[in-house]
Amino acid sequence: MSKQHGDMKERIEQVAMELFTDQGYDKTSLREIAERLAVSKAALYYHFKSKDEILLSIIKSMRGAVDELIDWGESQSRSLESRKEFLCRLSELISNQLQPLIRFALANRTVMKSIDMGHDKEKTQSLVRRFRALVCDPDANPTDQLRAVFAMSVLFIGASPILNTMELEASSELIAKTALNTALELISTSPADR
Amino acid sequence: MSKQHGDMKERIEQVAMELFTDQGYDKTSLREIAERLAVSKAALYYHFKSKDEILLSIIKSMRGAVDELIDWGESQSRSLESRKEFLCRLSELISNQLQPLIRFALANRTVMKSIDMGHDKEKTQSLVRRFRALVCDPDANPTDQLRAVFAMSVLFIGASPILNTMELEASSELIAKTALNTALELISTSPADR
DNA sequence: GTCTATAGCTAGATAGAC
DNA sequence: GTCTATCTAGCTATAGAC
Repeated sequence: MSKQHGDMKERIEQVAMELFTDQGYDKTSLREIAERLAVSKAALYYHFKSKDEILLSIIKSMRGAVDELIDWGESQSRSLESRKEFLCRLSELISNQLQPLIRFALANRTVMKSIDMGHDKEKTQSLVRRFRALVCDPDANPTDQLRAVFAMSVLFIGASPILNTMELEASSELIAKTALNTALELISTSPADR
Repeated sequence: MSKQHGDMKERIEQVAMELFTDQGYDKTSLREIAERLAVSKAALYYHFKSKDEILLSIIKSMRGAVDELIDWGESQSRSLESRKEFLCRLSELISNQLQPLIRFALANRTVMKSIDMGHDKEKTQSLVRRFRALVCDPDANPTDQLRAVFAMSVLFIGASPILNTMELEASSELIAKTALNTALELISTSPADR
């Protein structure tokens, strides 16, 4: 009764997330989601009052994971060492949990953008600022700030489907490890050192 | 006669590219494109036989720019020096021409993917392989190959709208310069050196 | 080349029975 | 909670006049 299908609401979110990631939000119809779950379209409307709401619900849980990470980061002291540890932690979290979310976000950039521009404008902005503050000193020179952003980007790219396209002979473990090492290198050294 | 509107076909492509980049392909209707050009929807069908064809035409010109770059790269000899020069050239090309294309491609990832999986499967694959060969030795160890991919990624990220979101106090020139330096650093040094 | 009008379709969403 | 049936809106695409 509770095992074989769990909450229908969760199953909808799960299937929708898969399809949205694979085909994009716009190209995925409610008919398709319903078919996969072997229910009718109308049944979906008992659990969500619109297609948008399914999307928002998915995004909300994504936010949760990111918020937790940021909260953890902000509880730490600020130093190069702690920033490095933050990147390690981020790398781990990406491998273990965030990868599907990254793929989802990449596949639906315009959709995410329009959502952020809607209700969540300030919240997203403050999130970005907090995130940035965790990975580099806000008073650092622009070059070092950029390097820090690139460092993070490398972590995300390591978990993105772009790498799959490249047909590299590297396991996902090696990719994650190399991405992390590269990221650490980028925030540890500055061009001024040379 | 030729100045005030040029080729209608080109104007359609130009407006479509703008809207596709901004809102995504799916969310952009022919009505919207037509309105911006102050013509009727039907007029578009004189120049293109479908919405898809407008997209394909845009992508075709994107391909052109990339092909040229690859052809140039393959005409050079292969060495660390030439790879570094290739990245410089790539960085320049991104700043001068490729930036709109990068934004377009990022905004329409799923659409691009389904096109590539259609007609162009082999062509895209060989393009990826050629590109990869230009930026690192195909016989290099996986770690160094990954670093090379990350190097390129940094160049693209430097030109992506993601950076705008980060509210950095850095001009686009500084961003491009820092991205290039970072990329060069990544392909020049190897973890084995340390 | 561009127009108006409209066909043809599919999507998201709702009503009401069970 | 889930169903069938249906509504409405919007889209791509075409026909035929100008």
